[in-house]
Parts: sequence; C-alpha cells; structure tokens
Amino acid sequence: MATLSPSRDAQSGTVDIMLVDDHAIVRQGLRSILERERDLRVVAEASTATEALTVIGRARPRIVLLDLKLSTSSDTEGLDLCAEITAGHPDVGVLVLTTFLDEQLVLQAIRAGARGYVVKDVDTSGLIRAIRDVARGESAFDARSAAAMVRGLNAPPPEENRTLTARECEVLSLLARGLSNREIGARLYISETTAKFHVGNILRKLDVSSRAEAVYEASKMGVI
Amino acid sequence: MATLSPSRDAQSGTVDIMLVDDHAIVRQGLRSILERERDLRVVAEASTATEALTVIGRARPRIVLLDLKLSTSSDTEGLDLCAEITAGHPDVGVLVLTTFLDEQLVLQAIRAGARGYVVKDVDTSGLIRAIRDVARGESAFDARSAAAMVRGLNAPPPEENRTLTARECEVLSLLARGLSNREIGARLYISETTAKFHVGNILRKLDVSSRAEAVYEASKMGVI
DNA sequence: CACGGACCTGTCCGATCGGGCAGGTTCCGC
DNA sequence: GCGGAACCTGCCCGATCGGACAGGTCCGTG
Repeated sequence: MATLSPSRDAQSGTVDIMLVDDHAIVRQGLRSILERERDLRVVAEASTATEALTVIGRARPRIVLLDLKLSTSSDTEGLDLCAEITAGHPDVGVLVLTTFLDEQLVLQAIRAGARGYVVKDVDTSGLIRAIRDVARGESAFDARSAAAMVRGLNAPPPEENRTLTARECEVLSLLARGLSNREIGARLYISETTAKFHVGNILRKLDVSSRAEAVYEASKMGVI
Repeated sequence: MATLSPSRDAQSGTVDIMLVDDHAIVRQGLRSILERERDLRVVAEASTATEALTVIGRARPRIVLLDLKLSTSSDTEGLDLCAEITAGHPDVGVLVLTTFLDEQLVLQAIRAGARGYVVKDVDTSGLIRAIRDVARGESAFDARSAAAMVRGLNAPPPEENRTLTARECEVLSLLARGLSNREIGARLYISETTAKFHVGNILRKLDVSSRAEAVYEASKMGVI
C-alpha cells in the first residue's frame, strides 16, 4: 500500500493524519479512535513543536490534529506551531483539538490558520466528522466553538481597553487582596450590592469572567 | 467644669473617650451617638496614628475607640497604634471598633493590648455597653468577636505552615491564573471534583478562604 | 503485609458569585 | 436646564464555589 504519494483527492481515498500532543496517552487514545475508521490513517505523531515541524515534511499528512494546550508552561507554543504549519504547508489542514473553550483562543487559532477548532469533550463522531470536513477543504467548528467565535468577533471591535474609574481602582485593590463583595462593601462604606456592581464593571473592563482571574490580571498590572 | 484631672474612678463620673478613625464622617457619627449618653464624653479625635499619639497625652482619655481598618494602604498601622497606646498608657482601655470580623485580627488586637473588639454593625446600645464595660476595667467582646476569638485560638495551635504537594503546586499555578475548577480539571486530565479537592487542600494550607485570596497569596509568594 | 500519604472520585448543601433588570442620586459640561 | 457619567441600591436567577461527607487506588516505608 505504501505511504508514497498520499492521496490529495478531495472526494476519496485515505485521510492521512498527524497527531500533535505532548501526552503519549492522548495520542494513543486518538490513534485508536481514528484507526477504527477505514478512511482515516494516523501517519505520524509528535509531542513537541520542533518534532512536529521535522516530521511533517516526511509524513505529508492532510490533517494535523493539534492539541492546543496552554500547558502550565508556554501559552503560545501551540499557536505558533499552527501558524508555521499553515505557512509552510498550505495544503495541510490544521484542526485544533483543545481541552476547553476560550473565545480568544478560537480567534487566535483562526488567525494562526487553523481550519477547525474542536473541544475535546465532543463525542467521537463529532471529532471524526470535523476531520472529514477539514479533509474536504471545509472548516470545522463545533457549535460551542462557533458560538464562541461569534461572541469573540462581536465583542472586540469596540472593546475599549476601558480605563477604570477611581472608585473601580479602589475596589480592584481590595478585590485583588482576596476580599469578598461583602468585605469590600464594608471597607468602602457601601452596600454589598454596590461592591458587586463595581466588581462586575471591573470584570467587564478587564475582560475576565471571575474575580480570581481579575486578581491575576491585577498582579500582572502591578496593582497589588 | 474643666477637663482637669479627669475622673479615674471605676464606679462613677464621666468616661472620657478619644476617637481614632481616618474618616471625619465616622468620627462625627460616633461623637453624636456617644454624646447622647450623659456619662460619656468625647474629649479628643485623631485621624492618624501619629496624631493619636500626640493628642492622647494631653487629652488623657480613659477609652480609645480605635477603628482598626486595614485601609487600602496599611494593614498593621492600627494594630501598631494599639500596641503603642497600651504600652505607653496602661490605664487607657483601647476598644477596637472595626468594620468587619476577622479571626486573626481579633487575636492580633488582643495581643496588641486591646481590651475590646466590636464590629461596627452592632447596634448602638452594644457599642455603648462595650465602652462602659471597658471603662470599668472589664473586657468587651461582642458575641461574634468572642466566637471568632475562640475559633482562632483553637485553630492555630498546630497550624503547620504545611507545604504543598507537587500536585497541589500544579493546581495552584493554574488556580493562580484564574482558572475555574472545571478548567483546572480539564487541563490536568482529572475530574472537576478532584480539582476542587486539591483547591480545598490548597486553601486550607495557605490559610485562606477563597480562591481569589489564594491568587493574592500566590502572587506574593511569586508563584505567578 | 499492614499502614499511611498522595492522589482520585462522587454526592449533598449552603453561601457566594456573576449577570440581568430596574431604579435612584449627584455633579459636571454643554 | 438638560444630558451624561459615575456612583449607589435593590431583587432575581443560575452557576460556581467551598466544606463535609464517604469512598476508591497506588506506592513506598516500616
């Protein structure tokens, strides 16, 4: 059968896939799932970005299944790899497979040339459908990713890096110290409801969705 | 009638009070509440620690009503002032009046020589009773403060500065980036329940009660 | 082998959080 | 005077959090 000259025909033939994930377990799991499909074939694996770039030239897959995990260490490694692959191999479809949903990440992945974005908790059939879609040259985004993408596209346009009001800065400094809404209210002589109101505005302006995230941002901003 | 030689008699006479609070409004409010009582008299006010130490020598109050607010800036200023007053003026009773309850703060205040700890949301009569108690040489802690004190005394004895396990460090680093339990679980390939379990242990070991506080501690620890 | 420690999982519950809705005041600039 | 912004307040709701249960595995030490 040989790996020579893999089929690039859109209609038929085997879809050659490369798996990129730093966990061997995950790669093995994906491999066993995908190889149950007669039209899918895993032709290569890689656990790092550099390894992926080395292997992709020889394996010449049609699809790269890329686990975009912002692991504890680097956040952009996966996105950079995605960009490099799509730049160097325009005929390869990168399908981002990630553990969970992040609006910004969906958009960044698209900018990096990804042709699909699938959250890992989709069922097996969803993943396989996505692979076939991308292999046919289409895009593949599951419902949640698509929704996130739309939200992300709608939000950022006017998404001012809004500046915090004086009061909000006050609240942020307390919030950043781990105080609850009730405690913030007590310290500022305002009601818990009002503290919550300010916190809500801060979350919106900092573009985060939890106070813990806000504390993280505050620490990066040097507010603490 | 003169302020000369204020009565130090335990049984009778006027109780001279000094107010220490950085908010003029609060001082005014306290003054009007206290002066409705015929046996209470506000003889001095101060808005800062240094001012308080200057004024106390001339005013010679029996009671110092000290607002121990860990304002946006300094956390220990109030406690330090409390310690200085009780050291330099052992016949003065310091009654800590604070916005909300904090177990550690109650204990720290006691160590700093405070003879009472009243949370601001007690009713007026509770405050006045506390002042009269301290003036009589007794201690005055409202029910909630007393309960907090007991809890604080029971907890800390073996309170190890427990060290985090490897897994907990991993979780902390994600937690400190503002991730939810679900997200942490997803990234570590464990269930949300387990993530929650680790977070719980981290909170206990760091001696905090919310993830936002944990992020704050983590930032101080340089974990971020 | 038995024990403890680290890790993993689940369920239940009350408290808090975050968002949405509907108001109010004050102050400043047009 | 008439917006508009910043601030303040209340009520509702579903989601998440944090704590307290009650289990389980694996592994290294005694």
